Amino acid sequence: MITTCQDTIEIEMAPEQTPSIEIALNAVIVSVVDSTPYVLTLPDLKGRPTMDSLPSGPFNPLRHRTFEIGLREFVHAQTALPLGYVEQLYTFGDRGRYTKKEADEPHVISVGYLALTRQTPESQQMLDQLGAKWRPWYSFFPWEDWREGKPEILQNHIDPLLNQLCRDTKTSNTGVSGFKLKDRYQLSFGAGALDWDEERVLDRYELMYALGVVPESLRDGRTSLSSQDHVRFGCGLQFDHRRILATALSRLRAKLKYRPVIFELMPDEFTLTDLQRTVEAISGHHLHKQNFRRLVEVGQLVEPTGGTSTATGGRPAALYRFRRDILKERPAPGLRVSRN
Amino acid sequence: MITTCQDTIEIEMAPEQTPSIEIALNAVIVSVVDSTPYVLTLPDLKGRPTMDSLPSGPFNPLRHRTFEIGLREFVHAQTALPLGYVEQLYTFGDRGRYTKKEADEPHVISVGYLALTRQTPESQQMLDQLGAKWRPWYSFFPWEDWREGKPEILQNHIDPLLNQLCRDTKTSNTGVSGFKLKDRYQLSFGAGALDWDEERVLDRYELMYALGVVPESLRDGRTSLSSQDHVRFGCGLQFDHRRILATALSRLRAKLKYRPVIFELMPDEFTLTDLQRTVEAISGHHLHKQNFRRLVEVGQLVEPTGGTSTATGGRPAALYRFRRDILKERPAPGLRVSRN
DNA sequence: TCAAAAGTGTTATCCTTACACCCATGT
DNA sequence: ACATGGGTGTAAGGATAACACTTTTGA
Repeated sequence: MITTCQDTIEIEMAPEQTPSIEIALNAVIVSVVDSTPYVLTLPDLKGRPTMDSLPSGPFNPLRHRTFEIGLREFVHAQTALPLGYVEQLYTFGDRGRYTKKEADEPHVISVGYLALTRQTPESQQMLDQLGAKWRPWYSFFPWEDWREGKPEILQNHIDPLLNQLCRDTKTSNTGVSGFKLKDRYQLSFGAGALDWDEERVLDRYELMYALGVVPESLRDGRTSLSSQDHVRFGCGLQFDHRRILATALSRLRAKLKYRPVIFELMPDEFTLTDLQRTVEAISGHHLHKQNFRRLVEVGQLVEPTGGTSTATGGRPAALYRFRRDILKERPAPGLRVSRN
Repeated sequence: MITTCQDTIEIEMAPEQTPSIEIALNAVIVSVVDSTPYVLTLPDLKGRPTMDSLPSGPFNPLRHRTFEIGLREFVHAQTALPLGYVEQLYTFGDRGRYTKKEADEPHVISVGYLALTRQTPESQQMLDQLGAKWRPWYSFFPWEDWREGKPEILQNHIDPLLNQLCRDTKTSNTGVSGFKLKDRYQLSFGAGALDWDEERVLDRYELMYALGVVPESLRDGRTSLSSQDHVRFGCGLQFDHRRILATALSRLRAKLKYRPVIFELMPDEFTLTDLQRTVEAISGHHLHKQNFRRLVEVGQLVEPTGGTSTATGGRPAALYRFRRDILKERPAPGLRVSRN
């Protein structure tokens, strides 16, 4: 039995020509204010509107033992935001996708992170100084917000365009492993007999990217498959940052349902309606009030503070706080709840 | 409004002293034969028993556009295995953990991938030549296989040891964010009033690593918190490969329940009992036969081939095949099913 | 005829969904 | 008094979990 396998690997690692590699840690920093989810962005230096970026920092293994430590440090240094929950999303090896590079330019690997936080007056000052902005998450994905019913942009622009591309023989075979464009479209956008699945944010974005109808497609040098080149959906971002943003929304929408992460986005005290509005803001659709409340109750996720809030004009609402101990008592449930 | 932020970042990326960085793609290649899950390992060059490794290859962005393409190519070149389903697991920035390095040694980032496949006679030849071996997954995590009831190693060795460490004041505060050792132990191992959660494979491994009771802890220079230094649970692997293996098992156990990935591990034709045994092999516990069958049926995951199999000695079993079209028809369910 | 494994029918229970209604406050 | 939002009880339907039983083969 010959065991040359490892040799081969080890030898290949050194001498083969490789570009230098850098790790970029990218943070999708999320907060929710008044039922609107926001993500933190930094301005493009040249002021190009679709070239803003996510907070991003290089990973230096000499300074930080792990990615997460490095991420927390540069976010803290840049924004002074109190990061609570942090989770790795995905690592993209093709950050610039098909963008051509200079020969000596390092290759950048994107490690995406999701971080949940709250906006505070103190951090706001710092952010203003930097030009950092909280931008509505749905400004990047206007088709993802179904709280007021099916979004207009889907109904009037995306659906007709994609339907046309499905019929078009030139594009209808755009797919992977036996899936035609029509299959991908129906699965990710819930067309045909299927329902809209709010978790397929990334699938939808990737399909639109592949079809050349988002700004990034052109920038990366893809030929647009659409005859309507002017159709560009949602605000673009630098590099692959909108792809990371889509990954984050997919993941957060899924996670909500089985882990109590929503409380990372809530203030210390909140009403049950606040809580519901925040879940709705992330998941992108309305929830059933009574069922939502019962789920929170049986899950023992919250406890009353005793106080009440009269902010909304009607009957005062009881205030609650998150029962942190639930995490020690049992595998804490999330808030999977019926739509309305 | 001053917008120096991006400058700061961009400037930092170049001049600060950084070690050169390499990307290692690591594949957890899984197959199941006769109700035993196997993972493919490569032998240590020096024959040290706990220093075998996962198939691993460097990522060279000049040769491969994406991680997955690179991974598929080196796995194909090394093993000739027909990889079907492939999924990124996690990226670890601290591959060697606390291992000390030479100053000029490159820093290696581990990108873990899960790949599901089948053993074939052709690929077996190639694997034998390389010295690659299919090793039972549970030889690395003997406490994870509950098919024959609570594993002996848990009952007689791990539980007593961890209970003792929980009582010990020196170690009982080992934890993160307000979690004492006892909390972590109870949550991950299902001690106390909690149930065993088969998905918490990584939590369990990480806890044991932190407590210094797996071989990797010592190798990485951690001081063992256990007074019984001789206690070493499960076979070790090179670098952080067992951590990647634990991540893979966690992920696969979770994924089984909501996506029909189990069929990637099945031959083209199989009996329903085969299918159930395979799910049990991965999830690590017995399933309820009738409920399993009904779930498969209502999910329309399989269709009869018409043939039967008489391999087992009793009544011949009907053969089925996976209905691939289910993937196009609706969000295909997995096999979440009641334990038995 | 019996062992071994395949395959089916049925019920009790819990969870999900949905409906409708009452309560406390400000104006 | 009435508008506004907060808060609750309960019944129908469906999914799940568990029960026991019949069928078909080989030895």
